[in-house]
Amino acid sequence: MKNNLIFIYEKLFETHGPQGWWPLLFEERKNFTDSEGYHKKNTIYTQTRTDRFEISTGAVLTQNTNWNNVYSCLTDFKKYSITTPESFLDKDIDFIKNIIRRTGYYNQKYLKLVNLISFFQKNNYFELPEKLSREALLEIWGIGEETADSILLYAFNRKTFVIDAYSKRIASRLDSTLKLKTYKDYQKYFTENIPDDLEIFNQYHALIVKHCVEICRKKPYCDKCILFSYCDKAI
DNA sequence: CGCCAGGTGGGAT
DNA sequence: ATCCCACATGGC
Repeated sequence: MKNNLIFIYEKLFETHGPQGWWPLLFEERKNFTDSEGYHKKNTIYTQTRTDRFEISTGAVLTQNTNWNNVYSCLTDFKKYSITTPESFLDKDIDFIKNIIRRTGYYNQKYLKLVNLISFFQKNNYFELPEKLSREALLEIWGIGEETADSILLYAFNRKTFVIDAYSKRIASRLDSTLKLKTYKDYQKYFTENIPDDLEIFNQYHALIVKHCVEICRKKPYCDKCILFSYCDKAI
C-alpha cells in the first residue's frame, strides 16, 4: 500500500478541522457547536429519535445531489414539524413532494423516504437502534450501500466506513496503482488501514467530502492541495 | 448554454 | 459480474 491513510487523515484534519456531521438542525444539538459552527471535538453522542429521523432522511435526499438543496429541504421539514415517522406519513403526498422537489429525483425520493420511514416505524429502530442491521437496510428499495452505511455511521454510531464517489476519486488519485473496483473493495481498503475508532470513521468520510468539494474536484485545484506532494495525479 | 451534485435500481449484455 | 440508463432540480 502506497497511501498512508492515517497520515492523509491527519493532513485533512489539520487543514479542514472537525466536520461535525451531520449538521443537525434541532435545538438540542446547538450546544454541540462552537463559535465557528463546528461541532466540538467529540462528535460522538447518543442520537435522539428526531436526530435519527433527520440524518436518515438527509442521507436519502442527498443521493447524487448538492448538499445545499438538501439542507434547505431539512430546514423546511423542521419548519413544518416533519421530524418523526408519524408526522411525515400524515402529510399529503404533494406537500412533501413540493418540499423535496428541489433535491431532484423527487418522485423516486418520495418513495424511498416512505419505504425507509415505514421500515423504521414498523420495527421501532429509532427507539431500539441496536436491532438495526445493514442487511435489513439494504433490503429496502431505494437504500443502497452508501446510504445504508451513512445511516449506520451517522445516525446509529456504527463503525461502518462510508464510500462515495469522492472516496474513490481521492484514493485512486493519490495512488494510481490501486486496482480497487467495487464499493466493498474500497470499504475494505479504508477500514483495514485506519484505526478501529468511531470518531475517525465519522470524521474521515466527512473530511474526504469537504476536501473533494473544495479542492480535489473533478477539475482539481492541485496548486491549493496540501496532499500535492503525496499524490500521483497532481498536476 | 453545459456540467455537476455526499446514488440507486432495473434491464441488457 | 459489469455496463448503461432513467431519474430531475438547482448552482455556477
